Amino acid sequence: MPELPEVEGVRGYLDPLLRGRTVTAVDVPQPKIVAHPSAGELVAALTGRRFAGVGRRAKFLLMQLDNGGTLVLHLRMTGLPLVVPAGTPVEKHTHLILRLDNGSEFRYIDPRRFGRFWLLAAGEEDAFTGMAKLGPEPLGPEFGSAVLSAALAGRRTAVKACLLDQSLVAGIGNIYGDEILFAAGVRPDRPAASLKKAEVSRIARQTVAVLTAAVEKDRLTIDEYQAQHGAELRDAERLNVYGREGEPCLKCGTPIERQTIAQRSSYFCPHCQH
DNA sequence: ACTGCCACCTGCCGGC
DNA sequence: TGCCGGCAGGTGGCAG
Repeated sequence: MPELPEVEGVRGYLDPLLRGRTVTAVDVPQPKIVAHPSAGELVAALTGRRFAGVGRRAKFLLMQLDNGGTLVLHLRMTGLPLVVPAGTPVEKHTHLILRLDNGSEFRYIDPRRFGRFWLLAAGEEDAFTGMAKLGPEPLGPEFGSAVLSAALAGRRTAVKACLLDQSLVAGIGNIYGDEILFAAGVRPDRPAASLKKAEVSRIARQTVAVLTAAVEKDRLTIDEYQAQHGAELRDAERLNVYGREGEPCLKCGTPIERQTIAQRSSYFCPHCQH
């Protein structure tokens, strides 16, 4: 489900609920979701640890521990972390439970089981997870036109595919890729190397603008997150182009088209995007 | 090295 | 009502 803005929303939800809490017991009904180390080792190493806070790198959640270690979580398509009072009925597809010292429980629900946990010791941060290969944070200080231009240089692939490549820029997914290109007025199927300097510059600027606005709107209170059960983190109403095939473009009225790029659906306006 | 394609899973929706 | 194909916001691995 989530791209950078939604993961940031989850981070904001989890941080106050986990910070300072000690793990009193761990249950992993679906060991497969633990990528490293083994589920058994994770249980042993996590029990008794206290959470120092929750951070984020691209689409990875970083649950920091008091011993310098990190419980890393990637939600992939359908992962949903919740913190609920112990005794709350356990939902279908609950794959990992952390009992906490204040009587609440962290629960990880994931119907498709694509999501993964890694428990990393201090100094082990980038091993195993793939985080070492990530490009810059689009909302970080390094990102800008120059960085994007260098990332796209010499690539014949569609610019949309490049935006989805986490090693070039980290955190953009299929929906925001389309939204960014719509805002920038660039067709998703344009070969990356064919883009003019001004076009790259518009994409860089809109990457920041679109993601920043989305992060703001995805900032939910604990009650909102809990009430919606996390199910509708993103409000489809505010998407300008994604999923709107056949509907009139919000800028010019031309029907939005859909095309498959990099095995994913891409939506764009054939009139506004060049 | 790049690029394209499949696998990993379940649920949901629309068409017949 | 029920079955079936197609689709889903992500990524790792593999083959060419």
